[in-house]
Amino acid sequence: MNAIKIPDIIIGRLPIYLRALQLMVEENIQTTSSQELGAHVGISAAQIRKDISQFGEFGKQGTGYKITFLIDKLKEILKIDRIWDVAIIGAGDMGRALARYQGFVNRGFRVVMVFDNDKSKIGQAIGEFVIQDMENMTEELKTRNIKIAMLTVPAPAAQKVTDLLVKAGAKVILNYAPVSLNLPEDVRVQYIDPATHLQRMTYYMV
Amino acid sequence: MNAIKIPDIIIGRLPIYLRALQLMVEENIQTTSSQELGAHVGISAAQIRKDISQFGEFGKQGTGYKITFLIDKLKEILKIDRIWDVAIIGAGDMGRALARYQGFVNRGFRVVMVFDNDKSKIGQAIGEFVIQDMENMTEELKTRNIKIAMLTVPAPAAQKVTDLLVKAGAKVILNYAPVSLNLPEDVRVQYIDPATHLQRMTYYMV
DNA sequence: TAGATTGTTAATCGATTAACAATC
DNA sequence: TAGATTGTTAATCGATTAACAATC
Repeated sequence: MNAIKIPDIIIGRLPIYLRALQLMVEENIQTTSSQELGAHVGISAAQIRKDISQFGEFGKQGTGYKITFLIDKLKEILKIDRIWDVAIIGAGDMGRALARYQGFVNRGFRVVMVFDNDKSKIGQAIGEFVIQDMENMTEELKTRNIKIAMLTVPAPAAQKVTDLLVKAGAKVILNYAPVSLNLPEDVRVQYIDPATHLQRMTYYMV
Repeated sequence: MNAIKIPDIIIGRLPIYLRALQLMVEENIQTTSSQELGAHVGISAAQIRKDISQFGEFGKQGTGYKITFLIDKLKEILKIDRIWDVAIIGAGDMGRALARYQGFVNRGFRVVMVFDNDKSKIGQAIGEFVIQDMENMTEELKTRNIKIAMLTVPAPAAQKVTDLLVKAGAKVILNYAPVSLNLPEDVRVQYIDPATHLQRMTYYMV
């Protein structure tokens, strides 16, 4: 369908544009320009125009972009013009925080299950969920056709659990464990590890 | 001191190398090669050698890198051969999870304070901390010379709180709020927003 | 010594920026 | 119409990879 392959670095900027545009809508702004959007997200106007134009001609010379229209297009491109079911694996502090996180609303995701292997946790409630036995994870994910997982298990367990997730058909993993994961080519991962993120900034400290 | 400027993209990979090397140490491995390390983190051997060689000649032809030595060097380069005090701003679910997170040990950071502006939370305990009044934040950060903050306040408050942090002398911010922050040039930020991270992966879903 | 692996150079590949015709 | 701003091309800039002499 897409004639040319879009670089991943461009895909990575689209959610940032989207977030800024949605903020503008909340402020009742109707229209914006690459210049203005760039100022909001700290990216050059030229780059924003180039990025967006990969997918079509969504703007108008002289007037810029109609925000609601651009939002719809970006959502469609990113395939978040729908709601994806997400499973949380690991009901520690981080898993619990994510289970109760309100920030997925209107952004394309909804948590539907929380798993843990700790017998003393299984059956407990977190927010609106009941912690389920990890023994049943593979089966449950398959049955409910869940493709997205947030991984909040301890680091030593992360690779093993990941292998199970892959077997269960997961294609997208948000990994909170501080380890690099080994994955087949068709499974994507993003790493969220506070220490690693901090470590890449301290270099610049005077 | 550094004659040439090192690209940020290289700095960003060093913590990943470091994490993998520390894992190797735990497995009692003494020595590694760019090839082997690359296999662990999913980066080409050539790139790893190039990255590391920006900072000195840390390897030996024929035998590779002595892991403990390389770890020490990387820590020194990243300025995490010390312990940085970190403040958590916002005692919601995410702030609480971070306050109790055990993953900072041995990685260069230690949480020392948690702030919130909710009167009903102030004075409460989270793990080993007592939630402090955000009114006192600027003063406390200055007094204790804290340069690093993890921002876990609601999105609408993030920019305002950030401005306060900057005034208080913060140079590094880990932002969990789903908004782009406006910052002076000498203050660094990394964004940790689960929805944004997921959104950049759904594009590849079939 | 022979094999392995670094550090580095040159070649390639990819991303960003500047500039401007087109046009709203 | 005049001013503004897009989409796109060409130029620049930067990052990655391939290859290999040096050497442990």
